Amino acid sequence: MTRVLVVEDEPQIVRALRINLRARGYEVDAAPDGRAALDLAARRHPDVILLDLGLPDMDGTEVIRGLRGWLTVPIIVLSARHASAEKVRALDEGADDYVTKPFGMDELLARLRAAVRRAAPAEEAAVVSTEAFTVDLAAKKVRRDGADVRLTPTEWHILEVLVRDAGRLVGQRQLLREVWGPAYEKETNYLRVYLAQLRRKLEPDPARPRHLITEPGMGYRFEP
Amino acid sequence: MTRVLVVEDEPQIVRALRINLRARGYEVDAAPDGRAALDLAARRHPDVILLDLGLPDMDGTEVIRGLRGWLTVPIIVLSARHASAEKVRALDEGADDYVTKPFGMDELLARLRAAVRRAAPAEEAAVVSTEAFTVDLAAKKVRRDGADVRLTPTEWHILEVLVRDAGRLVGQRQLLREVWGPAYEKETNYLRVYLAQLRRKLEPDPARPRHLITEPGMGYRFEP
DNA sequence: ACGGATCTTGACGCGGTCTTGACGCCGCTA
DNA sequence: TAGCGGCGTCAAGACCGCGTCAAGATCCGT
Repeated sequence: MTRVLVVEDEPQIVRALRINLRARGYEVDAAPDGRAALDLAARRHPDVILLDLGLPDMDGTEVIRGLRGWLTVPIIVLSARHASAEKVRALDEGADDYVTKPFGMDELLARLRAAVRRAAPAEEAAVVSTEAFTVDLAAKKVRRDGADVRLTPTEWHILEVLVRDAGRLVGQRQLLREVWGPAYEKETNYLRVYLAQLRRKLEPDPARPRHLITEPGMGYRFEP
Repeated sequence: MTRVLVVEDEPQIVRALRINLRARGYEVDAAPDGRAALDLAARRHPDVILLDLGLPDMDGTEVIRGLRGWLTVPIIVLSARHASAEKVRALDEGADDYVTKPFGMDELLARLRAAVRRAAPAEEAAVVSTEAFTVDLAAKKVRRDGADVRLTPTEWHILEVLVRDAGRLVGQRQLLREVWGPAYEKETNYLRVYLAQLRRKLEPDPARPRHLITEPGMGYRFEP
């Protein structure tokens, strides 16, 4: 299911969007200000973000900057400002689209579909195998010795990030950002705990990992 | 250089777009109708397409359908129609964005930049090779004789700086600053220790280095 | 409201990494 | 030729990061 994060301070608009999006089968989170937006973006991992520029606590382009750099999901800006300078700034800051209020709901939904469609084709080659286990990115499943392995949401998310960049080193900072959000960049002990759990569940010999490898001082690497 | 295909039958608009795009360093092809558009799209491999919906020979959505399916480059639709049904149709047909005429040139250019940026995750394989070993900057990996070489964070950091400026001399001061920080600009003995370790791990004959070369009194140089 | 699963947090020991100092060699210069 | 500065080498101790474990906090569905 596609998850949408709505960042908007006017309750009426939030309500209208929530109803329309829910009716089309989207899952909806809502944030009334920039702080909550950054927080929810990290915790809920939306597939697309609808962002109002007129927030009470911070400037809209600031929010965009705060999201970009660690998030690549599409950002569609909603704004009452028609000034083209405003549009140019938002788009160059990293927004994917800019819709002026008042907007037509059907047009907004169409632009949202277009944005999601563009970002979607990551569902290729969704199966990565090793001698010990098999990861299916699309189905979100891991098989080992012919049986499904049960992973917690966080465990899965870490594994997903590592497998997506198979063979490449993923810095601990990057890993923490993508899984827990930018505020957790220093909590390296989280990684130690969860990598240990993943190894216990996936590696034939957890003490001597062959696929989930630690590069001391730098990060972790998934080796197919 | 980014190549733009402009599909538009009004010569004035074509001319305005061509001038503005050329001035920004884009390469411009122009097609006056749908047939020419499909032809040029195939022959010239544009990076982005600006498509007017009001073409003389075929309907705009037909052109989109004709392009999609074998082309994945961003399509930005230009149209005089403000009707939202029209926008929805174009976007669902595969267009990436929809701009209504008359449009502001700076806004159009911003949307074009956004479209190109999205489609551009072209990660160049940052791999540098020598006769003795291979350095993969992206994966943070070093291979030698078919086996991975284990480097410590500091070792890797030094090698990275040297390889990034392959063939060029890197002053010891610069090297110390980039790896240890400005406060360590005088600790040249660090370099001696670590360069020796790197040579021991990478050079066929560490006593007579062929790739990690010392320029006495000045700095170090990586020779591919 | 309850119970189980999941996430957070802290402490500890160990191994590897970094830092630091000493020594000898070489090339340059006086 | 003697002195000097820069470089390579080595080894030892300090230090840091990792794996591990377990207890508390929190979330979730029943």
